[in-house]
Amino acid sequence: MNRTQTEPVNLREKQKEETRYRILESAAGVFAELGFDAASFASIAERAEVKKALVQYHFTTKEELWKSAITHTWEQRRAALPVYFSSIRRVETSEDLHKLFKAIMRFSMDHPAWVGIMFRESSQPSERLNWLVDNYIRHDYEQGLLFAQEAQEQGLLPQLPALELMHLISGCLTYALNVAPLTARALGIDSRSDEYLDGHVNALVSLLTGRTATK
Amino acid sequence: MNRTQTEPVNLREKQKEETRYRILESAAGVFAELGFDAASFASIAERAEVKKALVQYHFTTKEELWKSAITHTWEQRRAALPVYFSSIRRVETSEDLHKLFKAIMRFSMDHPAWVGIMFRESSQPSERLNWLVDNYIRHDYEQGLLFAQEAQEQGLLPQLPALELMHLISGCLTYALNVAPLTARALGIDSRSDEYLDGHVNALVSLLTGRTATK
DNA sequence: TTTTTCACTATACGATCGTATTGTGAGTCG
DNA sequence: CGACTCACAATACGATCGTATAGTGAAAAA
Repeated sequence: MNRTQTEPVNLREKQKEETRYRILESAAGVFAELGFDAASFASIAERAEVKKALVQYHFTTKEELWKSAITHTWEQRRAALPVYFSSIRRVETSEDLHKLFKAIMRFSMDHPAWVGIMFRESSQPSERLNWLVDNYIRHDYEQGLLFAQEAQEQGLLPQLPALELMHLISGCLTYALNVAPLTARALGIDSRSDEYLDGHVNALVSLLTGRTATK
Repeated sequence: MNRTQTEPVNLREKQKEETRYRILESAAGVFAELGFDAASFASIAERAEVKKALVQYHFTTKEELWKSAITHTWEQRRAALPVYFSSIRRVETSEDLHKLFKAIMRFSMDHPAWVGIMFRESSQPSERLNWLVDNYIRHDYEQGLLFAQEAQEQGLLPQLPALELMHLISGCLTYALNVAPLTARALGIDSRSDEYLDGHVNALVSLLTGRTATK
């Protein structure tokens, strides 16, 4: 795993790290599912299978627990992304685009906490959102814009304003996943299934490149 | 206004209706901004400028208040939509598409409660979501699919599976609005401004029709 | 082996949550 | 006009919220 810079040597510190890890995993999930206000120390402690007071011992306030959970989640993201993108050397063809988009969607499916927190926080202005943007999201935004511009210069993506292009792509990629429970209830369709995911990315790529995507 | 089928004659009933209206407006807003769990009778009462006990007098439980707020919101939507779509007789050209999409986005901007409730509820399975889908959303979904298919038969929209097409369009239309506070913080761009909205719809239409949209 | 540390627990605080009960006074109606 | 209705207010209930504090006992340090 190697979750920290310096591996703990003590038995005590080892246990401590493990406990903190379990709590952070739980917190990220609960914050993502319920949002900051509706999440509680009690629910987070219950999911982590620890006492509520223990959560407060490690992370004094709810604010601090939230920030720690965010840091934990983005840390995991940073560590996990290469796995998903390992098969993509460079994005040069529409096939590469397909691979990239599918990797992004698969990552989002496998890390619901990341997407959930993003979505819950980003729709309402707040001090938490400011912190989140300043510390993590702005960097992601700028990288996304950079990628879009590069792909445009290669003629891979249409000549639209890069920000709008990124918004369009981000919207397309995340919308279906976010309203998956809705779609399941309304139409009985599992929009998180592999077939749907494939078709969805195909549709997006064919729109962006202006031709029918290959399988 | 004529909000009810039978206009109240009494002074008492008139006042009652007005009070309920104010509470429902407030409730829809708070539910949309905070979600069901984080919203409280106290916060809803405060925004409506009435006593908390009065809210519970009119809508006994939180569940009932939520359902009433939903009904109220969708009722308003049903009443308001024709205003936004009045200038659109039929969707035949890409220009019509542009008008339609912009009308949808403008409506979403003017009725944040509707979008907010949709988004907050649709990302997590729940009994509330089931109720919402069964009573209101499924119908909207089916209408959206119908529109997409018709537009496809006219050659206005690309030949993709209708559901995916609708997901793509819905995602594109709503994403930018939903993460507006994020974009504002990250890049200092107001993605709710009229210029941005116009450009965004232009981008989407040009993608869908495969050509640069006219201004 | 003795002392010290500290991860973890037990318990309690005031505030607020959703809900329930009782009172009251202005508007309605016979 | 007088009896009655009911929109609205006052208040309280137990549960849970985030937070604080005083232990406890096993691991670490001496």
